[in-house]
Amino acid sequence: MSERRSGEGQPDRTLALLWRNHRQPSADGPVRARGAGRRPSLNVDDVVQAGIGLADDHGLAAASMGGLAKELGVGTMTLYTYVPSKEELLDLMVDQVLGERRLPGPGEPRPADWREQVEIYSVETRAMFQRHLWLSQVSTVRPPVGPGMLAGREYLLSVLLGLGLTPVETNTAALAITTYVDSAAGLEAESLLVERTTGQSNDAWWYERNDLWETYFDVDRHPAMTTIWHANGYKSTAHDAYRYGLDRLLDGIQP
Amino acid sequence: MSERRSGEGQPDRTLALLWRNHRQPSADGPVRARGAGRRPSLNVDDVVQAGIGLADDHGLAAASMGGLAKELGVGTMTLYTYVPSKEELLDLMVDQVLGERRLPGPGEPRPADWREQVEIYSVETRAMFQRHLWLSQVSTVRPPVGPGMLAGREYLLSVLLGLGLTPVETNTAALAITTYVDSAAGLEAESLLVERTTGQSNDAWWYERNDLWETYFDVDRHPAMTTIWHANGYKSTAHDAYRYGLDRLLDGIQP
DNA sequence: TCGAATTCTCGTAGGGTATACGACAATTCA
DNA sequence: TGAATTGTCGTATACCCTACGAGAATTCGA
Repeated sequence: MSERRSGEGQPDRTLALLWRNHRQPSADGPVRARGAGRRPSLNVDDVVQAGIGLADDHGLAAASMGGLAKELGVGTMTLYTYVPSKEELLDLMVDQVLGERRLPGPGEPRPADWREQVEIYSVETRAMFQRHLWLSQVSTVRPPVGPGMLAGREYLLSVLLGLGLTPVETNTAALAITTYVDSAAGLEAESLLVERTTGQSNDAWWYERNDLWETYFDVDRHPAMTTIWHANGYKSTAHDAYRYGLDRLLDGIQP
Repeated sequence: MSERRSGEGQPDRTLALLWRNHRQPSADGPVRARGAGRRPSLNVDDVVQAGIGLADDHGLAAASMGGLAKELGVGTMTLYTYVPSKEELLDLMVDQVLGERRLPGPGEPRPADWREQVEIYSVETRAMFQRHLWLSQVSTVRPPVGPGMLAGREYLLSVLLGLGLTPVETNTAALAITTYVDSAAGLEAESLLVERTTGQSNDAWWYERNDLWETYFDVDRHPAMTTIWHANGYKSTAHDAYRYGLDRLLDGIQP
């Protein structure tokens, strides 16, 4: 009885949109064959940029088709001439910001040390999440296969190819690093996002739950937590844990 | 001009609900003082279990207040006498399934090797995500502070306390491990969920996007990906990367 | 035995979401 | 000067959460 939905209707159209600014010169037809018909008042980039702007400023929910149309001064349904669906629009927004990361391309200068090269990936990815907190709310299991996503994969693989691992090991290591970095950066962004949208800091949130320790917490059932608490062990932050884990991971990768 | 919303209205009521089956004997009033008034036709556990069941079988969207009410044979608004809001209900559902993990408590037998003890956490957490794929759609940055969540933290800290690290290091290591394991298990579940709800396997999804390689992919811009591809390096899976990363992390923690 | 107090039930209404359909407007070309 | 083409967008449908308030059921005190 499960719903049978097609997910994305037209992969070819979505690909064409994702790569709209990277047309291969080999394409036989001219870039744009304007003929008869009413002139469009917008273009795809307008819609994508407006979506990113609204999501940045007022949250992903504000980037609804209706809100977007109001922002652009057109009717809601007008957007559907530029973008097949909300889902595809989100793909375009995500690939756009993935492509904003300043990662050295093939032939461009980069640090000699491979760990510093990984650090570039880490810093740029985290900065991207900080600029666009809504990214943390978007699933990455079927990412947009556009120029932005491919540039990220290409860069990390190019870094690890210099280590002399086998091809399979290289790919495995790249997967492990992206998973770790992207997940941690996403969690950090999500935390900030929650603080912003609820108007309540995480500290205030915990303070509100003081009753937990006074009324419900059972020391006998939680001896380890109690020990860490009394030894002042809770000083470490999520960011400490991130650095620690990434360093361990890179230690293990280094041949 | 950002919305000022309180997030959760009554932390004390939410705590009481989360710990409803773990009342401390020190509470002065009797456990339940039934007096005047109409008798309830349900209880909180009924609602929570129905929510989990619907989300398991038909996805998190099916666990709407309306759908839940239909399932239980009551009016939608009736649910609000048991649960303050949808948000709190989700907290209750999450803490319930967190508590389903079979993690040895204080004093209960466990393997001698600490890495095997971490393995228990990994296996149980991954199994939990597999049973309840919708967990991957729920944010964990402000988790339910109930018995289920606390049991998980307690277990992992108790494992690492035996290693002789400093308290801060112990907490940092525990954070790194939970972040890594929970994120990876969540991604895996999300992948399955997408396959189920779209009715399309990930392989089929990639096959649909064959045009990427034929039409848009530029070998000169992606030499590393091309190299890995020709060397057959893409055989490694997300699960390989997970094991690899976790092992490296544990290597680094071991004193 | 009969209000009063208490607690549970739930219909309605309001404000949000995405998008299928179809009528209409604008533009170019034969 | 039609015909063909393409862009615009109002309306309608089917969901979502939950504030409000009227009514039903139950117990207790007098």
